[in-house]
Amino acid sequence: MENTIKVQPLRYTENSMLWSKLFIPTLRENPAEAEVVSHQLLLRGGYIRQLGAGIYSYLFLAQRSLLKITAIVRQEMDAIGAQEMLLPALNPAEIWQESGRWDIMGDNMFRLRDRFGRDLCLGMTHEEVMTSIARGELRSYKQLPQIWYQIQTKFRDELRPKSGLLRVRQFIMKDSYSFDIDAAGLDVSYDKHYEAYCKTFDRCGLQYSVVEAHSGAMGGSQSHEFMVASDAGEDYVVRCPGCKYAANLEKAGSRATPPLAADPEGDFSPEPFHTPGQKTIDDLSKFTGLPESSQMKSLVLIADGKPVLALVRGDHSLSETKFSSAIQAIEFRPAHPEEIRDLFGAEAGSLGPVGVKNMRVIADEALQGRRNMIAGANKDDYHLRHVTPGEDFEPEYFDLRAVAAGDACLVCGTALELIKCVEIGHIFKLGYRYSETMGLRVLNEAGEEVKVIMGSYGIGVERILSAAIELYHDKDGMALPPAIAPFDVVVTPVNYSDAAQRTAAEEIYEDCRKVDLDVLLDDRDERPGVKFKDADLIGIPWRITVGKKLAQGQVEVVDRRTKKSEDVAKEYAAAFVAAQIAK
RNA sequence: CGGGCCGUGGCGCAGCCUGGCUAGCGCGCUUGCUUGGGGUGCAAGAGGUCCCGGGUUCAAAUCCCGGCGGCCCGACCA
Repeated sequence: MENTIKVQPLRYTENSMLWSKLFIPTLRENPAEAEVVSHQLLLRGGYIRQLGAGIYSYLFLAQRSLLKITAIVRQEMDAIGAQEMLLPALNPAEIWQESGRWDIMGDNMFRLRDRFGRDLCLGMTHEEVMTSIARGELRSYKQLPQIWYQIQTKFRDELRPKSGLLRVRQFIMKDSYSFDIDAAGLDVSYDKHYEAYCKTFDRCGLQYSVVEAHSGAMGGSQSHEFMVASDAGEDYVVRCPGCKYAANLEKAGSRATPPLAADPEGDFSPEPFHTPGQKTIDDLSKFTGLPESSQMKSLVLIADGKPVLALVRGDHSLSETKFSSAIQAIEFRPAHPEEIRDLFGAEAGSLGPVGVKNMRVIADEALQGRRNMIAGANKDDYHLRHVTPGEDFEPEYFDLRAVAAGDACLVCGTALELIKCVEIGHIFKLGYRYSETMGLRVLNEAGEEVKVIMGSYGIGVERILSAAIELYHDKDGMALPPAIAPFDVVVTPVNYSDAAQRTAAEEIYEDCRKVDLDVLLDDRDERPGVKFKDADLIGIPWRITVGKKLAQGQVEVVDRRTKKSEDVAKEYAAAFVAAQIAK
């Protein structure tokens, strides 16, 4: 056994990393289709090529980077006792039908049929498969807890793939699943993941924040997302500059802002008035001279096939997520204009809660205690004044309002910020949803059959790379963190036809390999400018430039991020870089 | 699904409106020389189903119809 192969090597130090022999197709110009920076640089840097909408090939550099990322992920997962598996991406319909998600996933799921006409799908996530394994094998509380994970390709037929690798139809995900005997056990598994994720993202060199996330309509109790601030992102995070509060916009709460004007006092009854052509809140506000906060916004949604009237204050917006958890809906959508006409006998611009009987009426908490407001009259071109919740109609109250920037923090009252983010990880207490629908039970200490409680946890591998580029780039290209850059260091002889420089560069290259650096030798017969530009573009953290100073036995070590250069004796260049990276 | 834009050598584009020489430019690529500290310069080359199909026409990259593909915006905001 002289060749011991480590299961998960972190460094990939191959023998002959000569630029002239490698496939690194850099581009001078930005391909027209790329709009976000990470997409542009991944294409220009020769990391990726597009095959179709939301489908990318990962070339040599991207693959190296992704291997480094997954190596870190593996180490941190292994460190919490998680066991790596690999489940099939091709799934039979049955398990998805059992959990009920065959229908719920809708058009986001890639579906196919085999030669016998059986339904199959490509896995978007693996709760079903994991649960089906667990239920076949786990029998006793003594086998718990278990944490199982995989790093695998997921398929999602996105409505609109976009932004390079940020939203795609096929991507690599680390997904793990925990199985525990009780809620306290789940807490432990959850916290382990929380820690492991922090370590993983720290090691990947990302700046990120952990935010409270929406835990779904399915009874999940807790959820956090790991977010990297970026304009290329699609999620909004609410953050308080005053305290540590941070949450996904979907979930975030804030103190009710006071209405912009006091409600009229008095015991009035609703009274219709003519509002020709006044359809929007803004229209009405101008028409009546009253602020938007004096109105009730009436939204009609069809939830699990039934209409629901949701009311928020005129200047507030409905949070879809809060709505769906409030009414425990599996699926919902805004009502079509014809449905609104059928239900209310009026157009969307003139709807209100008074006299509505045939559906659930829910209202945001900010309407509780208000008096004599304005609402639609359910008659085209008419509205009602003097509408008082609790008297003129009886709603169920929930927190339904989406937080807006500037709202007061629930915790400390400071004005909240809204930040655009890329989601790189998500941890989630699932509860009993899958063990219940799919029958995963074990015997407890008392010999009773109990459901297993589950958690699920995901990391978007390509998103780590994309987010890092979004975070760390300049006009010359990427400036990747060393841990995830495809190489640690590039050795660049300025003039490759100069025999002394050439020899020295080769020596330094060997030195680097000896100290276990992931090194690339730019042995191309190119002008120095070309080599510098390319090295900067593909984002290698360190460059050792072998040039004129070689006459004095010196080479330059350049930091990609700061562009600062330091003269180092030729013999110490490799050690110097290794020391910098170790820092 | 709604709206907008686009499809011409590997990449970025012009040509299309107003149909007509051999389809052009820059970059990249090949060969030779040159240069050698931030995408050197010169010269000679290679490389094209103008997305696909149909139609109009003496003639289509160009006009018309139909497809396919890609990008962006929106899809609760009443």
